[in-house]
Amino acid sequence: MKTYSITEAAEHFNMTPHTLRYYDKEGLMPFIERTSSGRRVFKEADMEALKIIECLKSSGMPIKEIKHFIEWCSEGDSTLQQRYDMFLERKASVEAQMEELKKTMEVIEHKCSYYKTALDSGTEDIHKTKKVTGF
Amino acid sequence: MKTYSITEAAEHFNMTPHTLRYYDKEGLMPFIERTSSGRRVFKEADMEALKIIECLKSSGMPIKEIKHFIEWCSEGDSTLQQRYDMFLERKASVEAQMEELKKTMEVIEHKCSYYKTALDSGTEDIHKTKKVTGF
DNA sequence: GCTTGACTTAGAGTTAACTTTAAGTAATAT
DNA sequence: ATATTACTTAAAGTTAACTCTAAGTCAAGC
Repeated sequence: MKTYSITEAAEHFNMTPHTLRYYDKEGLMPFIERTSSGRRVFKEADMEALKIIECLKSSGMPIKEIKHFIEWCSEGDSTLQQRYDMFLERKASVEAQMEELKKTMEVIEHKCSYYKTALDSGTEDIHKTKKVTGF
Repeated sequence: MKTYSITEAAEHFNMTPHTLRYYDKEGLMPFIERTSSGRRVFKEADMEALKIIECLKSSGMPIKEIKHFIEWCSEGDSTLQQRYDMFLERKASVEAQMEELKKTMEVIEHKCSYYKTALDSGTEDIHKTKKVTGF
């Protein structure tokens, strides 16, 4: 079975070995095994767990809460409901973020055309004078 | 013309007066006028500027860069191109964030159905045994 | 006239998520 | 055998964006 060193794992997720050690220290990776000399060995299952950690992180979840999820995972079936609820919450949160970004995008696009018009006429004053063509 | 106290302005944007003073201190609001006793007076134009500041902030722009934009605004037409370019950049950044969120959403939705299935069968093992019905 | 509450300032403190440092061990390359 | 590189730990430092504290001013209500 393929395994990864900390550097390989870090490269795979576009982060530094430092960050992976930090995650481990914060309790996000209690499952990682070590070689006899103490080095971390990342297995496929660990890479899969890292993928979920990354996903939760990009959904805006703080590391301390991700840690709770990891703990639930090692507690087995008794925490299935919590874990399901957590992902439903994440889903709602990401949906809200998407909505927020849409609103932000509307304002930005408005400003893009505002500055396009200003640039074409050479001055921002075009938006104050509201020139009417044809007179 | 309607004006707002710092508390009214803060409420309007769902932040605290502290935060508005912090923005002012960081150079985001060089346009704010004061009463004879030194209190900030927020005019309609200031509220409009705050709306843009909020928009840039939700697009992920750090306060120091927003400050540059504010400086460009007071430099007049000579900075129109920079400001236009900046909003184009913001647009690209928000589009990228939306893409990222979409990918995150896919993983989350997958996990939602994973845990739904597990809950229905009472155990997470259902995903390991890959039970085939009909045999 | 005095209290209350909103405002002012400068500056210190907080929090999250790294990021760096220092000091050391282990495995690999020449 | 030695130099380089990858790894280990504990702990301090960094950064952004607030957030709070202390000490004080000012205007309105009773």
